[in-house]
Formats: sequence, C-alpha cells, structure tokens
Amino acid sequence: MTALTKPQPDGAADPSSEHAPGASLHSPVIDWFDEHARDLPWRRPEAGAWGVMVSEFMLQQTPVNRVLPVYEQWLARWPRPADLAAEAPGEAVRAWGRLGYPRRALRLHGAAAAITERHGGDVPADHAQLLALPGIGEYTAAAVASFAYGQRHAVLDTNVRRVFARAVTGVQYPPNATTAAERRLARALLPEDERTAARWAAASMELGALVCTAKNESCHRCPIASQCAWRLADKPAHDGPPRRGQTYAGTDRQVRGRLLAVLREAHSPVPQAALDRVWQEPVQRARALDGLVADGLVEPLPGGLYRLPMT
DNA sequence: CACACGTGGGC
DNA sequence: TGCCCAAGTGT
Repeated sequence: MTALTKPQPDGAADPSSEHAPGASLHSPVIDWFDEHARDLPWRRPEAGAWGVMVSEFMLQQTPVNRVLPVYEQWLARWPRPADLAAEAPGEAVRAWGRLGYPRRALRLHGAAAAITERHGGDVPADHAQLLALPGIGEYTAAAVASFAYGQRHAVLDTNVRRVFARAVTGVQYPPNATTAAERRLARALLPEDERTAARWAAASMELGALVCTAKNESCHRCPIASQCAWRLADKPAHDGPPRRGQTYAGTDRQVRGRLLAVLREAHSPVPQAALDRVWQEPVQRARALDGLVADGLVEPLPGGLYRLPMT
C-alpha cells in the first residue's frame, strides 16, 4: 500500500481526492509557478522540441546558470538536429566546453544523427522513440514529451523527488536511487488533464529548484507549506544510509577532465607529450586516456597524436 | 544495484 | 577548508 491508499480519517479527505489524489497540491503549485517561474530560454515557445531536448541534455547534473551561455551558442550554431548531425562529433565535444560529463555531448550528437536518420529531422514526440535515443533515459524522455509536446507523463527528477519526499512522504530526502514506490506516487499525483499534467510537471520541478531545495529550504515561500508532511512533522532529519558523496580529487575523472581540456583547446592533433604534462602518474594517465578513446571522446592518430573525434 | 562519469559554486 | 550539491544515463 502506498501512502496514497492509506485509509483517510473519516470525512477528512477532500471529496475530489478520491478521484484525483494530490489534487489539493496542484492548484497552489501551478499558481505559484505562473507567478514565479524563471524565464528560461528553453521554456519560450520559439525553443521548440530541439531546444527543450538540448537543454535537458545539458541540465543533466549541471546547474542552470552554467548551462545558459552554452545553450545559447549551441542553438545559434545548430538550430536543428540535422545541423548538429552534419558536424564531426568532436565539434560537439568542443562546444560543450566545461559543462562536465562530456559523454553527454557525444550522446547528444548521436541523438541528433538518429533523429535525422530515423525521424526525418524532427524530435520525436513518442516517449518510446525518445527513450531509444542515446543519452535519453526515463527522465529525459518524459521531460521532452511533457515540456515540448504537452503530454501527460510523470517527470521524476531530483527536484520532484525531493518535493514529494517532503510534502507527501514526510521525509527530508528521497532514497538514493529512484524506487518503484516513487514512480507509483508520481503517477498517482499526475493530474488527469493532459495540459494540467504538463504544467504540474514543470511547476513541481521548479518548486524543488527554487524553494524546496536540498539545503536551506524556504518553507515561508512555499505554496504548499501548510500541507507539507515533513514540515507538519517538524522537519525530522534524514536518518537512513548516508547519501553517497562523489569523490573527485585524484580520480580518473579528474585526469580525463584535464586531458580533454587540452584537446578541446587544440585545433590540430596533439602529441602524446603534451598530454603527458597534465598528470604525473603514468599508469593512471594512460588508463584515463585509454578510457577516453574507448568512450569515443578521443581519436588516436598514427605517430602518437590525438584529437577530438572527427568521425 | 552500485559505480563511473566533470566541473564549479555555495556555505 | 573541504564537503555537498546540480533538470541523469549507461553498464
């Protein structure tokens, strides 16, 4: 049984909640969104589905403020999927700059190529077709279908998960990995009406991004503070297993980052010696470079030269 | 399912 | 000063 099917106190439930669980959350959150939503370029009508899709790739684990300038350059240079598909993948990696996780750039390029081949150059509206594209998982498929095409999907990102964890489940943080219970809850909370569902998806996400933040949440600005289970329980601290921190210093990831930074800046093939300078320890350095080549982020050339992938 | 995968800003 | 966090995906 989910929290939603828990027996309600007699007469306590809103009459409409029987058919629309969570209905009492929809209006306050959507009204709040109407007033406080940020004016982000990918939310404007002219962004189109491609703009939405590009933004979703870039926003996977990267903050809005850092995405903004790269997004603008990207859309100006490659206004349609076919424009990106016509470029070398290395150009996508270069234009990705310092957004991090450059495999996303490669996958976005691959997705553009697949869209050009399989979908006539138009970002598909079908969830399953979106999911089949490289770099698009459960979240991004739902986000593009919902934000770009107004469809009714549970869009479950880290913001929404946190909002639901607090407002509905009454805990400070969601589980480390998305659970079946969370998906079930998200589906149950989805407004029936397609238009409203899409609005709800964007609104609940924005609430998590701006108000119901991971740290220093602003309950005084929250439109559903009076209904929030976590707040009503006096905001108990997270218990469960500690949320795994991400290590970085000294890892292969750091080495990869340095190697790729050199190649992004270079506009002709780079000799091995130039790459050797970014990291002292030779075994780890070689492993990192091999990894980049295996991932298709770096192309080795005869004579110990390297460059971003041209094919 | 746990882990790898970049980067930079906030406290 | 570090630790935590940021619109996840693929293996």
